[in-house]
Amino acid sequence: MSTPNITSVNCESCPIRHRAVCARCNADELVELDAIKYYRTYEAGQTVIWSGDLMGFVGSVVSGVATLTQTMEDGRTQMVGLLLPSDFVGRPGRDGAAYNVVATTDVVMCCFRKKPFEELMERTPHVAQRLLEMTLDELDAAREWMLVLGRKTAREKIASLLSIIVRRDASLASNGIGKNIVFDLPLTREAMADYLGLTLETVSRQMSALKRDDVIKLEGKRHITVPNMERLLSEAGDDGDGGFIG
Amino acid sequence: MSTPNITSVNCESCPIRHRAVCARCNADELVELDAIKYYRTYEAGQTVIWSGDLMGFVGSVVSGVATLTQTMEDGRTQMVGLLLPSDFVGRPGRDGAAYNVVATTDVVMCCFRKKPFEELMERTPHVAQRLLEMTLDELDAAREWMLVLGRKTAREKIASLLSIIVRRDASLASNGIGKNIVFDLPLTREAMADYLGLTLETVSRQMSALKRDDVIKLEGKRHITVPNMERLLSEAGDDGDGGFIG
DNA sequence: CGTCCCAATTGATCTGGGTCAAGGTTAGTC
DNA sequence: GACTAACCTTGACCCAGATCAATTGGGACG
Repeated sequence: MSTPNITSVNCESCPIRHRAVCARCNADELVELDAIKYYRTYEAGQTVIWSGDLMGFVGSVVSGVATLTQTMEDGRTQMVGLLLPSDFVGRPGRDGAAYNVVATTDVVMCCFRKKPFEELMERTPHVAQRLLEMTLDELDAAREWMLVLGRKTAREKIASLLSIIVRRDASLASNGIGKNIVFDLPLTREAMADYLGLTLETVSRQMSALKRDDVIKLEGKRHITVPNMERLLSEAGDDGDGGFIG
Repeated sequence: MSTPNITSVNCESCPIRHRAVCARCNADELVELDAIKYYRTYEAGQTVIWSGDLMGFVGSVVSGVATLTQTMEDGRTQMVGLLLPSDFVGRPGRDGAAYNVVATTDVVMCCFRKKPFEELMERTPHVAQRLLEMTLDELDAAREWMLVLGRKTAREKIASLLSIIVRRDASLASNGIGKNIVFDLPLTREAMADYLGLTLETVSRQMSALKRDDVIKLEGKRHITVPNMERLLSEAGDDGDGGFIG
């Protein structure tokens, strides 16, 4: 499909503009979408939106990694979503943000102003359908994650998280079976702990244990090699079908 | 709004037929929906659908309680959804069931054959929009539950579950602040444990502790009185805004 | 080339909830 | 009205992971 009016090559990974729309849109709809589209960048550590704040846009991650977190009054925090490129943020039909959204690396977002986006959605059924598909995928991912949080051991949790990151990292998709998989963790130990319902000390210990047992290789703190993906998956406790996306 | 063609008074709580459709449907659409609608009943304990099986329908719970569960090879199980009346089951656009669906009480479901339902959805945008809204609500609930699973103590988990059941039970909606809230638990201790990522012994101990501390009254094993809802909510760790629906 | 800072590691100890085991309750059923 | 089978409660003990406390490593910057 052709992609007219693209202002950034990175926008290839924007699901609304390209996965949802281009495949089924007519030219008028594309022009209309481009009219309400804009890009924003956030630095690593910057909060994109605070829980409860008014959220005037919806959009998707073009590059970088962001997280959705919930916090209790006493400071306990749980990550409830991991936003990788192509993931959608925001909630058509509701104004307040339900979670904190934080950039954990530098992030580029492709945003649509909410009001006109909602109006477009009313008129173009395939956009609502595409959003429904994406939301159902997210729901599956959240439910998969409930199993991880509720029933897995610390070691299994870490292995699950690493599997998920490998699975989602587009640059790793080309890796054949049996080949080394190499990637950089986009999360600190503390963020990993918040995702998994652990403490950062336990994350660190289990990372060391997986390294000691040759399930992974660690260079520096973030650079990881997985010599045997099957091994990692079996450490995660899900044999075969693997974990979903956060 | 008027409700023509209703074949059962229970179907009042069916969200597709009534919440999604009636409010915005024209007469033709209603007739078409009724043409592909049918009712099924399941006994307590019966499995509605096994994970991985072909699922030829979508639908919603009219009465009773069902659960969505995931199981690991070694038998560890995690409940990932609690289906109360009006909740939707099934996944338009995907054929395999992703979870086990089990009736925990006698259940009446209002079902739509999947293929014609999907075709209807293509033609009538407001049905897809309504499904999107419901799915986003479920996603919020799942994420709320991730906080419970990942960061709350056993006592807080139990209090959270009780809060959610109170919140969802339509018959309790009329209870004013300060009044006793009385209800029957629709779940066994084991099902509660599977929802909360605990063992049934821990559930039992914490129920006893909440009873001892006068947060709840227990008659028999299932009949519960909450003398002070604020107290229960604060035991759940969510002050004010409370938990969502599973 | 030091030194400052923050992320990560590692160790020692503690504890909430798991595990294993022994009753107790209640609702059917004959 | 005793028998059975679920379901639930309670107790004793144990261990995975939390907590508290140093220490290490590595990149940025003067």
